[in-house]
Amino acid sequence: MDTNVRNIGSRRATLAVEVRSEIERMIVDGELAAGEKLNELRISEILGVSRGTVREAIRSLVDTGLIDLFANRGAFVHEVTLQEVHNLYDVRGAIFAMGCAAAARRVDEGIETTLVEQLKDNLAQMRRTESEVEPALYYDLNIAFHDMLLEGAGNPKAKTIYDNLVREMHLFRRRGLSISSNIARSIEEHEAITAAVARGDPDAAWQAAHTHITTGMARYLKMIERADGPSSSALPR
Amino acid sequence: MDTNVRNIGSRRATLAVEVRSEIERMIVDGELAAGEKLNELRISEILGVSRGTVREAIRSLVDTGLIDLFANRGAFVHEVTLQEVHNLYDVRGAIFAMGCAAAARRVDEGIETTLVEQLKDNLAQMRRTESEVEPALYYDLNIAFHDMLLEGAGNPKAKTIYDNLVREMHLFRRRGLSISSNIARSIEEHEAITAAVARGDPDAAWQAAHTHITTGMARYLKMIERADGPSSSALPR
DNA sequence: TAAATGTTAATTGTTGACAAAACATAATTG
DNA sequence: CAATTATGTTTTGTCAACAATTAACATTTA
Repeated sequence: MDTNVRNIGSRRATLAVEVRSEIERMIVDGELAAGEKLNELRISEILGVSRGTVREAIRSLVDTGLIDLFANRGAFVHEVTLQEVHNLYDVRGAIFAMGCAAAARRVDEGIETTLVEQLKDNLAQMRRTESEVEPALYYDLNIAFHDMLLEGAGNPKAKTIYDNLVREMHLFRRRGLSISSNIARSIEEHEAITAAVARGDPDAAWQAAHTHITTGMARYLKMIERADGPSSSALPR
Repeated sequence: MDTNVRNIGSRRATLAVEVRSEIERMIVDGELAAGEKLNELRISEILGVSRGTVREAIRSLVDTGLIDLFANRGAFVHEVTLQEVHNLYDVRGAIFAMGCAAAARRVDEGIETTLVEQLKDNLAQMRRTESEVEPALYYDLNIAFHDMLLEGAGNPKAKTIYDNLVREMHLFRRRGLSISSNIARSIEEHEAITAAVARGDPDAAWQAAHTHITTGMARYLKMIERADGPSSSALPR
């Protein structure tokens, strides 16, 4: 059996690392659904590597929150509950607000010299997006905006944790998600954050960032509710 | 060669999980120093398991921040720089403050009914500790205090991240650490946090918690500086 | 029928062996 | 003598095979 075997890895780094990336991608892209079991043998056949290598990759993914592991029973794509969405938003908000405050401080101290320019550029593009109908572009710009700020915080650890949180949140069902309802409002909030960072005001940046995540959560939850309809108010599944 | 072979694991869970715990312990206890290489074969011989199992355990530890992995070169105990201590404190402060605010909210909403009692009990014990000379006990009480609050936040993800951060911070050299200089001041701050949580005031709890971590960092850095002497003011290594 | 038990198949856990890369060291060359 | 190239050793990467456990199913029993 050789068909349908994607032989990834043309001799770069280690196989296990590439397998990890591939599994990661499968999960984020939804090829592996939440709750689904990761069959080691099956994955090893699909990717054309040994089972041990797949095991290694799976183990290395556990702590990212994407996978749940049960002894002797196997690995499963983590299913995110509504309660967890709340919790993830809380942590995400805390880190993002801290990061924006740090970025503002660094701008004030003259360490970050290009950040504000980048943010404003991103904002300009976003405003243009608003008039057009290009949700995918807005989505990318939105991610880039948050990335810049976390990067500007000069705190790689914070960025790593933040990225993991966002990815884990994406596991919550598979809706339109993040193609957030109120783009205009979201842009306003980005402007507030940018302004605070630009004038090197950590407290204001913290406040604006925190508000952004909090209202973002509210918008998202409302969207979920609307999608579920007023009838099924219970938890999924 | 059979001597000095600790055969852990009298058939509980899986071997790799126990090996992981053991490696974790070795690192936290300082048996494996920061920067030291983790030799797979050596560890497998010490613990009496196969190399593959050790590999699995090591891979599962990478994302905790305790271990750095380099392709074809091996795994090393992560060396924490002074800059990283700053960053870790920032993230830790953000999460702890958020957690305390959440705990206060839950107390206010009547979800957490035993937390305040526990905190006050901890405080009482701590005050007694102050007069005696028992740094180890204070250390444990201090950890327990923080644990209670994170637990009371009802956010397991936040607690996991927090715990990892604290552990990673412990990798910074190996000094007296956390047997913090000013115990009296620390207790005052704990009292402020407890009071805010007790009256269900999230904002005040956030502020008190944030202050506690911030001043804690300042105290710690001052201690480091003093230990290094005024001569070597540069970054370590 | 439903619960409990026994049997078989599928999957995970663990190991030892071999291949490939990195490392240490000696020999070589300019 | 310094730099570089060979060479052997150590260590990591990958694999395939075997053992242990779980899951699925058939059978028995109440």
